[in-house]
Amino acid sequence: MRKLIKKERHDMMNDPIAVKILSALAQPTRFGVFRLLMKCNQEGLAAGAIAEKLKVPQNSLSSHLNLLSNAGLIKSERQGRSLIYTVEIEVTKEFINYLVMDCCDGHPEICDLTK
Amino acid sequence: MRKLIKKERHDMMNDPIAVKILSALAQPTRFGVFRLLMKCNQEGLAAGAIAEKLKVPQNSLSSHLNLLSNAGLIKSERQGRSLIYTVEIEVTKEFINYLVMDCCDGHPEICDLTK
DNA sequence: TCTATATATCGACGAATATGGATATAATAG
DNA sequence: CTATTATATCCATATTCGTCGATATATAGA
Repeated sequence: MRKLIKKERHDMMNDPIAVKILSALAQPTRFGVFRLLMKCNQEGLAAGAIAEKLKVPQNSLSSHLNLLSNAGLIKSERQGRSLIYTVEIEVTKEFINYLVMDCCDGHPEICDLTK
Repeated sequence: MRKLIKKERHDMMNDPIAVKILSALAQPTRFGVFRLLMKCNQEGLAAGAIAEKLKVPQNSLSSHLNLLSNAGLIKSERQGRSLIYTVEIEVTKEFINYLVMDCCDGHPEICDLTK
């Protein structure tokens, strides 16, 4: 039973998905959005607030948010007229985990993240 | 003294560099190259061998290798007629470290990479 | 030096991406 | 119902990216 659950978890991440997430993060504005949302625990941020903080036109940001959503990195929830965006922590965790596990393949020293 | 060394280490990674590395990895062939080289401890692999393994035309692979080199993720060393490519472990470590530290900002649970 | 091998560089073309003006949709207030 | 606010969608344009044929460079061997 545990085994099945574990398998299911790992099926959530694979090379194509990882590449999609990497592409989503591989752009200054989007990387900025991600960092910003990471700093806003649970509460998240409205699209407008993000645009203002990062000084990006509203429609440009909107398409970046859409791309990040499609990659599974963020999600939105309507709150009145605003759409509040938050990071998908589980997906992020899977992704980082995948990257690190990959990198550690034969190179355990990379896992030494304590310094 | 220790502090200076530490500062120097962290100056090796910042947002623009991280985005450049993300861009380098955000492409199926290049991600494949990186994974492959990660699995070839120290020894590395010749460009030709990589092209063969990944079934990519020689010149296409060459430009991908060049891009990965420019991002600082890999380096090459001539050995006879071949160029042996290896991963830049330190840069990789810095990068992963940066990502994880960033992600952990307020979300320490992401650091739980043990399961 | 001539030839073969290994890899890089050049150049062109099609595909994907980023940007931002204009407009549409959704929600709330009055 | 109208106006306002918040955000998404549409569209055109400019730029960047991926691919690959052709060619150049570098090394080694005969």
